[in-house]
Amino acid sequence: MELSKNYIPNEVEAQWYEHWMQKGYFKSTPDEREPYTIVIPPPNVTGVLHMGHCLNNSIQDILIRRARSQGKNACWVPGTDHASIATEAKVVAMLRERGITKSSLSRDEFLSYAWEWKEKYGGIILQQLKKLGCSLDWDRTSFTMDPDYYQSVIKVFIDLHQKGLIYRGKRMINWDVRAKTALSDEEVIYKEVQSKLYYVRYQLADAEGNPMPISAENGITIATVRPETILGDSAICVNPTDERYKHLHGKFAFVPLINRRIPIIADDYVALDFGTGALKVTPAHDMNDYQLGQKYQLEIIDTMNDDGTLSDAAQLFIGEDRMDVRKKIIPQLEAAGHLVKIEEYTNQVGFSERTDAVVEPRLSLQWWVSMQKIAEPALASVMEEEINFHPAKFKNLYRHWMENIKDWCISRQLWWGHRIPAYYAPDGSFAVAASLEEALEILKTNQPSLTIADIKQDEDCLDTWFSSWLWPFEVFKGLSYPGNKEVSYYYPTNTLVTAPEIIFFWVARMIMAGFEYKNQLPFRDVYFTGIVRDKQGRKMSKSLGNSPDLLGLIDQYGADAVRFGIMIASPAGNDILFDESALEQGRNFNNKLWNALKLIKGWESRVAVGQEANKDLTKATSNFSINWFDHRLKQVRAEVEEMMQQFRLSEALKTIYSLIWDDFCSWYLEWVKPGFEQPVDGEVYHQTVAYFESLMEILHPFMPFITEEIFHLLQEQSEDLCIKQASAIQPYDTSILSAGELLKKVISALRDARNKNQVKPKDTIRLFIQTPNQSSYKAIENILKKQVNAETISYTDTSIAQSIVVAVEQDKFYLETNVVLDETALKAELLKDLEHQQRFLETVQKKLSNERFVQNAKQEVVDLEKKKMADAEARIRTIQESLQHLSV
RNA sequence: GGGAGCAUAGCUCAGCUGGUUUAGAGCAUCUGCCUUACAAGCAGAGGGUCCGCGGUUCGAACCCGUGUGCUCCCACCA
Repeated sequence: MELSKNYIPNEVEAQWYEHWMQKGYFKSTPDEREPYTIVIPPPNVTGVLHMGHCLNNSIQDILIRRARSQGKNACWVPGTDHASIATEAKVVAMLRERGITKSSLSRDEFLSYAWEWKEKYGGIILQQLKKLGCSLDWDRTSFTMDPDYYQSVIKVFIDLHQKGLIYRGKRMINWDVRAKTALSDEEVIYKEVQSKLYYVRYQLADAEGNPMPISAENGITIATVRPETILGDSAICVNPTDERYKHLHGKFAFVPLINRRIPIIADDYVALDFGTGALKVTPAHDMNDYQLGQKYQLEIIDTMNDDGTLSDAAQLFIGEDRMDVRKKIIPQLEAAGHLVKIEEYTNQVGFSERTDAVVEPRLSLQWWVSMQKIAEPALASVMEEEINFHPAKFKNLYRHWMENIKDWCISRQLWWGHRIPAYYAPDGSFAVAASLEEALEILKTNQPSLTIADIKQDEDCLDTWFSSWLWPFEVFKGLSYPGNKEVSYYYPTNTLVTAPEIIFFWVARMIMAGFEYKNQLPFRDVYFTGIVRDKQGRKMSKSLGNSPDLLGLIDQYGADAVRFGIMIASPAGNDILFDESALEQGRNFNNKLWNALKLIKGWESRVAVGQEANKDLTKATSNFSINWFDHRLKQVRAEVEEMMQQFRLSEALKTIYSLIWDDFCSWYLEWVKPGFEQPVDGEVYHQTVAYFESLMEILHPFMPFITEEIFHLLQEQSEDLCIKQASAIQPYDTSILSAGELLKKVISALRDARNKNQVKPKDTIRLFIQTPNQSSYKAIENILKKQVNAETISYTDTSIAQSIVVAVEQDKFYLETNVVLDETALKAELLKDLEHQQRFLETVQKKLSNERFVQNAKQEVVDLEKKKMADAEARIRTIQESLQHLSV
């Protein structure tokens, strides 16, 4: 069979994915094996695959494929999140393009459009994961609004309400004026913004309680960045110790333009040194002002509608957007003599995570979850390391948040999502129940005359995270069918792979839900990925246009190369700077593997047995190489095993990469490779194929497609690599490994000497070795000969004149060539080396002459220093001898 | 304002229990090679004030203190 010049991933990848699917390798059902379970962090149903998903899912696939090869029952559950606010925003935008406004639709009409959208686009991201090679059990695909899942969310709401952990309350919340919904604190992103600080003078009241004519003496000046909220002011507050305002305590001022009379109060909340030291208090539109309002029983004047326009209560600018009013009110204030000055000011402003609208603090009636109690076991499980975070630094962050946890606002004024199961009677009383009928029964106990027609369900939906916190058990229907076989087997899951950004949104809450509803942690390990950034370290975003087209990259480089590129430099918790050159490296690696395959396939027809095989390579040479690589493989297997257990995935991949490229291709294959069209020793051939298979097995979790392809091209296989069970970890012999290392070192040193003396690659040398252990070189003579292009190798007791001298450890090597040596250059080189060695020797001698070192240091350390000294002395002698031989 | 983390080659990062030939890898750079697996390659090489300062120790990239600079999280003064 003719193999192509380069590896071409596209067709190969699609074919293997199809094959694995047909064979059902990714399917999992409970059995007697130990389970290994991962639930995917469900991407938004409207999402498309981006770099973050690529990293996240590559990691999960690596873990799952590895578990599968280790005899575990690997189960990776796919699915999507309904993402209420994000999806609703997309559907609204889609409808707008078709000329339909949300407000013109009924709830049911809107929802049918939304479902239509979901059916059409909802699966895209899952299809894209297949291209990446993700071995998910597709039969288990879940959605947070599946009927059973929906019912479980409602069940949890009712249960928490019955336990007194869910309540309805009027509070100051973050209001998204674009989506017209409440947001939780976590959904608000604070950004630094260049604002203006307006100084506005309010008139004071005279003895009769009427406004005095406006002037500096008859006024009190406040500073604000939101002058439009002036219309909702209920008081002015100063610090009680502030001498400037002591005479005004208990007096009154007037709201500019509308002349509403408001009291001047004193509270030490107000800072003396900010602005003018006088604060306008607007209880309906500021978190802190609300607190003050409560404390002093101030009037709450809500001057804003749900869309951010001013309400009737504002008296002026009714129906105009608050941002427009901010601009328009200034000239009016100025005209009336209220404006004192305007300063440039930098402050933090909250924006909606989903719609990017400026968030307005607003007083409203919402549903809340009381968090303190359910947070306790969740905090303990992480602190006591029942659940392990990787990297562990995120424990601190988690603890801080959990110890200061606030109640969770779970109602959203949206239609797409789980509708709050609260039902209201006309008098405002309500019941929380699974259905209208059940709610009616409850309400009837107090109001017997009520009928179905009288009661109405809450219009609002639940926060998306109120459903996704059930994900780890509800994908196994752990709440809809408690105690079922699946959830008993798969739960708790093993590893969660997610971004630290959602540690509070999701990770913490899943842990809480796990303890509250399963009495058990949801997963044992949490692997936090970093954020994928561009080369310059910027976050990837649509507006910067620095977000690469992932499917395009997979087309161009192949999925294996993309996985390699993203994994090679991404330790847990570190941001990764994405650079296409890493993908090139991945593609080159594919190609390297492909070429090694071509070499070995070329030997297939030239396998020789018996004497014929011994003509070119001696048995000893083959044995040395085979033996060395055998132990090297065992060593790396053990190292990789340990790294994987510690979730050091990047390092594991680097180790495997170097094992394949350097040890296998550059050293081993070069050592055993027969000459052009020469026969290959049978044992060498069979061992090499076996080694290559082992390498594919170790690499497979990282690069599943090419490894499977090569595995099958190497020889006829009875099974697929995808489900092949990994070889056991075995002990390895370090003396063989160090013999290999010495050989490599000698070869490199000799090649370097050739290079430095301008000996052309084609020019042969005659090599003389001066060593006390001739026998150790006998086995590797042929390797050495080939690797340094020596025509002869002989042993000597004395130095060889007119040769290049190289010292490795305590052995000396003399290279005799037909090339005329440049003795001046040679001498300079030797002198430079001599100086270096002497300096090194000094540091070692200094160390060894320090009595306290010899007394205190461990014996091995002292022995090592002694060996360093002996080696350095030997090298210095060699150099000095060589210098004597020179004629310059 | 509170907290956490980071600083090692041009770039990205390892360096785990303080000692492993005067600090390692990949990428990039330079030199020489189209050597019948591979130029998407091969063989080599150069490149470091381990952020500064002070301390502990026989010994510090690693431990302690301090300064500087970056990053992130939380809270937020209108």
